[in-house]
Amino acid sequence: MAGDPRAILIASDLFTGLEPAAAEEVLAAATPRQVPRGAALFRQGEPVEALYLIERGRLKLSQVNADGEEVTVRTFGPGAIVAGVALFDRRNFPVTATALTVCRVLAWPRQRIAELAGRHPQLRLNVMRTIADRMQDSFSKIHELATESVPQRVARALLRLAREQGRRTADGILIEPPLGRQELADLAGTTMFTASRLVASWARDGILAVGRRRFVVRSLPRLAALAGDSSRG
Amino acid sequence: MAGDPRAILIASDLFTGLEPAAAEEVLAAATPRQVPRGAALFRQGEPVEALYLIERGRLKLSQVNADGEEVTVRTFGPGAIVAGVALFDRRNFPVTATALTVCRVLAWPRQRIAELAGRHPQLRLNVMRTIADRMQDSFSKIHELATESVPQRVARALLRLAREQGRRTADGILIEPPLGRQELADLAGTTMFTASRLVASWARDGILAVGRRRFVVRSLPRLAALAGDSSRG
DNA sequence: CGAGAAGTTGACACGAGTCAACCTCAGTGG
DNA sequence: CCACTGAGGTTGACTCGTGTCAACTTCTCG
Repeated sequence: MAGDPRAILIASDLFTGLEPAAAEEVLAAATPRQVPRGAALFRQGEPVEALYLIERGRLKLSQVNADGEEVTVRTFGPGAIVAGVALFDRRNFPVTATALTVCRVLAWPRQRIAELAGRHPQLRLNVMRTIADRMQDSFSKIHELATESVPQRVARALLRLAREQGRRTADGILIEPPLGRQELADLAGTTMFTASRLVASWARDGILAVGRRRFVVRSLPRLAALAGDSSRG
Repeated sequence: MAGDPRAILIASDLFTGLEPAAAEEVLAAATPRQVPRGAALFRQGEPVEALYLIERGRLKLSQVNADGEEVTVRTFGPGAIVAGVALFDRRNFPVTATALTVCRVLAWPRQRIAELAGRHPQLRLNVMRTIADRMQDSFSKIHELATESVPQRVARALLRLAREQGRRTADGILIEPPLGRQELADLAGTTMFTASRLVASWARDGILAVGRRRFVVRSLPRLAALAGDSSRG
């Protein structure tokens, strides 16, 4: 009866262009799964077993190397498709997916989604499109890391968070799932200390209001300027 | 009659698992194209028109931002599939492909390759697999940029070049297409000056022999050590 | 042989990481 | 209601890696 959550799902990229009946069929084939905060949906190196669609909550994809250094590749919110590779190749995850908040995801086993994709070309196309998007994201990230300064990257991370999951309040845009300095630092590829200094200085300038695991963007344009075309500082 | 070049092509990732007849059919559908050194096969922002397979020579994929800063994402040699996205979506290139040496590539127009992929599922699978590989490469690159020092990255770039396109000589492994300091720097995401200093010092240590647009790796293990687990320097 | 591309080297500045000491809240249990 | 505790955050001092710029050398090609 509660058609709402279902409607939200059907609006996801996974179902664009799919006929309602087909969308229903695909949706029916999924099994829901709950991921507690801090738990992993899957881990780097594990074989890809399923395709996931985020229903609620937020996930981060990160890579760790032998030394244990972690880099957050990016985060995803509701509607995002994760592990698109499931569709077309038996291989291992190159990244780990950790829940930043409690998450509810839909899962389609590899076989099942492959079979569905065979019958609904549009479904395959949709998954491929998201993979192409991820590819482009990766390139942007590479470019950012290689050419931008730490302040730019931190500003950009905040900007993205504000846009993707900000909630308008009287004060400005509140970044919704509480985010610590360390998490922000991971997103931007820097240290907690540097991130802390930066947000403190931006708070002094009135661009942000900050608190414990809390960020409110008071001036999106000024933050964007910091992320974008500033000539070094 | 000259079955040789064709055999090399058929050994490419694009044709693995494909029946000989199908491979021949696909191959026959391609139109060859010559790219002079320094010319672009395609440019960032242009719509994807075709799928390419490198027959001879070497290409680099790079991204430039509004400020004109260029970052080399990676390079590709013979047998590599480029623009795999062509198969499944009408979109624009996120990168520019420039010929590092004179290149000969095979091109399949978007429509044509899509139609072939429809009839030969294995072909589609092969393309998807290379895309997944690229994805993984991108993640590695992100990780490298975020966590490794410049010397590590330069060493790693040389290592990869030596492995992928080195020629054994009496002196050691010669990196084949002549490579300038600037090009090496672009690959590693640093400046020509720093790259120059690094290779000079490694030449002093006997790890490399260097010249103008010329690198010979004299000790692969020592170079690997520099790229890998050195504890800072 | 001239000119320009490619590469070298030194001096310098500065961004950003590291470490240590410290502060300050949000819970918790008495 | 208060004290305790620990996670989360701040700030200063210091160091070092790397980018920047300038001046110079050396090779290559026409």
